[in-house]
Amino acid sequence: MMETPVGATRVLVVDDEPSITDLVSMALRYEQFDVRVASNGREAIDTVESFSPDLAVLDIMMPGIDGFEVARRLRNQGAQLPILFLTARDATEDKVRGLTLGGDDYMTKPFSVEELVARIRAILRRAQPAADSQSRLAFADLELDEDTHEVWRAGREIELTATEFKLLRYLLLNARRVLSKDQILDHVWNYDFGGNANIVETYVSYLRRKVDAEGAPLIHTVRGVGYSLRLPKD
Amino acid sequence: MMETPVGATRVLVVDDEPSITDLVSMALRYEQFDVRVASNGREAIDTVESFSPDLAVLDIMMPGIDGFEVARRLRNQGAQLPILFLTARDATEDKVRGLTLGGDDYMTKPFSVEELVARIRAILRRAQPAADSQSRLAFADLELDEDTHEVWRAGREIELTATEFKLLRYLLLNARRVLSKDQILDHVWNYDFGGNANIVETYVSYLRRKVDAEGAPLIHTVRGVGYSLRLPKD
DNA sequence: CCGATTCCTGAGAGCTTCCTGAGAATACCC
DNA sequence: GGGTATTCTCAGGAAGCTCTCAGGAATCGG
Repeated sequence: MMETPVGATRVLVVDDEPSITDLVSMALRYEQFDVRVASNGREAIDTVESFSPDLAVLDIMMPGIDGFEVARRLRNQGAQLPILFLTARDATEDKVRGLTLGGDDYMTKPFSVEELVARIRAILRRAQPAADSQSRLAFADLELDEDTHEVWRAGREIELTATEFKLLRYLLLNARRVLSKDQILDHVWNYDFGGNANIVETYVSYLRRKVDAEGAPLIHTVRGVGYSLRLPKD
Repeated sequence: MMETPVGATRVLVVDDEPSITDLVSMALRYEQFDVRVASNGREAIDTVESFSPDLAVLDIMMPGIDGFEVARRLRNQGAQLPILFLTARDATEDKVRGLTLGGDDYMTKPFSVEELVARIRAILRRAQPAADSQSRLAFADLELDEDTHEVWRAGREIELTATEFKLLRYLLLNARRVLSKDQILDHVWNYDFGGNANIVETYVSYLRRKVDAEGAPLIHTVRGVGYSLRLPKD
């Protein structure tokens, strides 16, 4: 049975679709967060009192009290709670922009779970700047800044697209480990991506062109298994 | 009769095909797991309550309540249960991807039993991230890292293909034990492999060329019985 | 010592996996 | 709204790997 570490960061996840709360809570528990779930606004407000989370993931479109209203009431109660809003890609997206104050953020569905976790960590980093301002990932002479989205190889900056960045980030988080194409697909692409795994090959190809253009190749194919970020054997 | 050790890890195996549950439960019992079998969703949900497994192996395509639904209901009961989904290589494979985040994983049929066990252990390792290098297998001066897929003999790295790696892994897991060609075939190759057992000889030959190229031979033939990984007699 | 059995290994066919260019579809930005 | 950047699909080709086959070597029993 998975134990939640004492003193872990508490996150409240609120959505009326069980598939979303399942997905998100699973991912966050795996990342060592202490997670509580609510399926509507009323429940959410109650849970905040008893659970006093450090952050809330809040769906906007819910029957009854919607996400905006939940946020407002929490703020009125004096809760200084950063919120990550979830929204469908529609008109309300504009509204969210205006409402994401201070440490807040929002994501449109469908999202990749990897990115969700990344944003949550970014918000928490901002909220507690002193603690671990480790927004830098590095391997060999490759560096990546999660906050500024900058990437360097041997001190020279590299321009990456959003997907390339997410892929490289995932490789860096699992440096030396061999990752299967399915694993990569699961973590880097949105949860509803139905296409085939060839897209991973395509993006690895793009990344190599930029990252391994000069210097020893770091992105390696492990035939029949997957890909791995590591130093060349030679 | 094999005794299940007290305090062994409990695994629930759910599939409507007896051939699959037989295969999987046998393999897992042999690996010292405490196994319980269910042949449909309803049974699975009941068994979780009474048996409280540490992990579930769950077929997706089942009459009645399917695997997805079983997973959701289990989660709703608060069970923080990692799940390994089994699925045919078809359209539903895409769906699984979205759902297998966090600690979960999935495999497509047909699989090799060895890989199934490997994945189960990987999931359990993640759930309890105790020691760091639990992913290392070793015997004599031979070492194998399951995460990075690296293999060393006397500190010198050896390049193996995917099948060679799986074979060596199986030998290492059963070091000193004599394994028959049929056993090896059953564990390393997919369970529906129809070819002849000579392929084991072929791959043992490949392995020897790489692993026993220098240093005392570790891979031994036990004529009429099988193969064994052990130190030379003299 | 001879035949039978088992095992080893080289060679190669064919299959799978991977890479990448080209282009269609889509999102984004001014 | 038009142009640009990005994402994703598709397909051809190359490379690597898997598996089969067959001849020869090693081992065993008598």
